[in-house]
Amino acid sequence: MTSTRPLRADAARNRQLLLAAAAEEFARHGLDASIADIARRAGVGKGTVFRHFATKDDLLAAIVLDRIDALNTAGERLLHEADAGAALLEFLTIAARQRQQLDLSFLQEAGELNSEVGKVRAQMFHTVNRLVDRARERGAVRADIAGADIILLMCAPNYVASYVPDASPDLWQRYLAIIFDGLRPEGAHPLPHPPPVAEHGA
Amino acid sequence: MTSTRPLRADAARNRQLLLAAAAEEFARHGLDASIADIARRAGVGKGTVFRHFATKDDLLAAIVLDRIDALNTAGERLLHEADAGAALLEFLTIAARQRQQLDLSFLQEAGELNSEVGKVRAQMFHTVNRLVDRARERGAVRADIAGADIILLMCAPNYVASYVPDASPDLWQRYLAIIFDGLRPEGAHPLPHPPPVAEHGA
Amino acid sequence: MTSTRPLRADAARNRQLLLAAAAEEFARHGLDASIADIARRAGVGKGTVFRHFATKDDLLAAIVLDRIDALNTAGERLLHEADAGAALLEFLTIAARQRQQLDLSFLQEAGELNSEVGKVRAQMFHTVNRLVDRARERGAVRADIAGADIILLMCAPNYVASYVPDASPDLWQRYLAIIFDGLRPEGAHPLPHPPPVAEHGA
Amino acid sequence: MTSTRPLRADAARNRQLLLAAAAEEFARHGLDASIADIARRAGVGKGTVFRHFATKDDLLAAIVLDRIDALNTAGERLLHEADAGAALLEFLTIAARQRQQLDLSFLQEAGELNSEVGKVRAQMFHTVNRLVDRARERGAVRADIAGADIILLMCAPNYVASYVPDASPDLWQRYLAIIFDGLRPEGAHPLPHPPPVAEHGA
DNA sequence: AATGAATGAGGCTTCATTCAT
DNA sequence: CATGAATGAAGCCTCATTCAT
Repeated sequence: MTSTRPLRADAARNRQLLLAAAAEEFARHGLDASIADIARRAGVGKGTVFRHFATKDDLLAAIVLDRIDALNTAGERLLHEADAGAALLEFLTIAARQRQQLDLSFLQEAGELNSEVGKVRAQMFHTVNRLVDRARERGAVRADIAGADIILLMCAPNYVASYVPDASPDLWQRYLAIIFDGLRPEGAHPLPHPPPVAEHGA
Repeated sequence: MTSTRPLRADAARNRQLLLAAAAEEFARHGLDASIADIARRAGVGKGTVFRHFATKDDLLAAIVLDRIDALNTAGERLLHEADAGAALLEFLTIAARQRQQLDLSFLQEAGELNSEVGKVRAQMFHTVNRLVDRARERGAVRADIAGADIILLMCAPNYVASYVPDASPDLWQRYLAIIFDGLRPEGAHPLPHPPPVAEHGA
Repeated sequence: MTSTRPLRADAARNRQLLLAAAAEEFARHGLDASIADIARRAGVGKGTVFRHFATKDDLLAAIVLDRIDALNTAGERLLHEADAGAALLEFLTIAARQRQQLDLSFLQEAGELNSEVGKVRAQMFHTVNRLVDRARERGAVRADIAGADIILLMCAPNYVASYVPDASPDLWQRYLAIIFDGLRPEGAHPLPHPPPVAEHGA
Repeated sequence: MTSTRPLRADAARNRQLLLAAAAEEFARHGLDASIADIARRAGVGKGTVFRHFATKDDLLAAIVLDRIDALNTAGERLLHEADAGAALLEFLTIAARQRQQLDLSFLQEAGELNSEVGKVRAQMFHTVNRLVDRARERGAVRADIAGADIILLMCAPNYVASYVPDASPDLWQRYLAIIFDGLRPEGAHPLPHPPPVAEHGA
């Protein structure tokens, strides 16, 4: 992402190993994942972690950046889909499938991480807002839904499914469907609370 | 925990202070809350914490036990309400309001905790199942919803709201309403995945 | 020094053990002395070091504070001696003897340490200035010597002697005598550089 | 070190760059100077440092060797000066000026370094002894001064001056003058301790 | 019964040194 | 030869838990 110069072959390989290992460990243990475990899982020495990511937070930031970037790309593409409602559902599906691989819900605690992350996150907010606007205009979702609601609800299916110890890896699909049904205009009841205003986590 | 003999008056008071302090600290810092902080907040020495709760996990278990017990009591009462749909919604509202005070979502990581906890949790499952069965029979919720779904979705509103940094303390109401709308028969679309089978966390 | 409440007997003992051990280790290895070694030498666990001194720097500050305090006490007393020249020499002798036990020359690198330390150091500067003023007025030292010179030269005898591997522990006396002879008016040649102005290390 | 064969041109240049960079870094940070910083300052890779100097200590030894060699050269020359007292003072001035550029006082901690260093150091001792002998014979310094005293006192002016944070770079001149006055016969008082016998550091 | 001192495992990070490229 | 990636020992510090007072 920072694109200084092409990494040496082995270094590039280790970087990928590290990102994968870190994703896995963070997913399992949240922010408490230990550098030692990440290094072990990646099959490298502890010091190598720090060569690639100066700090534990930097490592986390790199992972998050990748994920949000991918979402942004997908979101931009879906803006050009004909069926706005299907596009929004597709976006949520992609987000959930990604999150299935790495639950970043713990990021809530993580404050700002990184200005780079802040930037892509802002981009994502913008994209989601546009996806929601389109869907609302076509009547694909209820009128009282805001973009911020979608961003918040985006993580819920995985969260819910994660409480089941040995669940099917696709269980989140069930809860995404339920929640999406709640977003449709058909059986909508008035909402007792306005949407939140602005900033929030990943 | 196993209720051997009635505690001395001051000991009982300390126990309550500790539970309250621990709840607050766990809510703020998740599993990383430190025993030292809990002791300080309760106004007792660190040693006293361990006199009452042999282990940090035991302390956590005691808190969870309290919460689930309260839910069970509320659930039993609601089983006798006339409007089964309203009863279910009320139950979810109570659960969310409680969780608003102490977010236990981190418990996911906490494994089994305690056999005592397992017991009351099983009770709660049973109660919720009955609440859901009644609501389904009256057509207050869609036919393809299981008790397990409700238990899982129970935590979602708080989880979702918690992502907003300085949110209104009642923001969860918005998301509970949306999710509950998704549970209604009116706009239900078929679900792409069956409900989970059995065990799961708090 | 901070006098919060009387320490428990064993804690007080450990504090003293730690100060002594730390002094020894700092003397041997400078700022690079390791907490582990200090703990080992004191016969306590590593954690105990941090219970007494929240930080390595705090430990250092505590030691330095003790030393400077002792010098201040001695200095105040010597201000009332009849022979001002002898009083100054005596002060330097006390300082050197103390430093013989713990070379703090590495403190130069140590920046500010602590506001407490800053305070007693300022006191010491004041006291030394008065000692020097008196000596100068009586003609016991040359006219072109400032208080700051004495403070700087104070550490030189030990420093010089420290370069001799297995020296007599009193070797510093030789160099203190030589340097003090250089401070006398008798064979004084004009100095090629004015005294420094203000702040400096311990 | 052992001068096997003439270095290739670029290798020789790197060696000089490294020595200069290392001198600067050691001067700033003492023994804690990092190889990475030295390499960066020299504009070479870390590996190159180790190609030239097998070990951090070897690098240090090479620097020290250079310095002592320079002193030896100057000393030999000064042996032929007419005014033996002025020659000794000049030697101390040269030594102090050199040390002003690179404070090696931390070398005290550095143990033996190297047999090569031992050799040139022994040479220096010899030279200094002869300089002192001449000065003593002419009555330029007091009778009770030994060569070893001069070697020890040689470092004192810089050491003393180094305690002043933002001092004039020539402050050492002041303290060299004072100390040298202490070496003169004019106001000499009997010394309370004999000179040390033999070996000592750089 | 309560306290808080002591402990030591474990976490993050730095850095001299080795080695593949 | 030069480079910089990899390594792992070692350093500081935190904290759950034990135990003397």
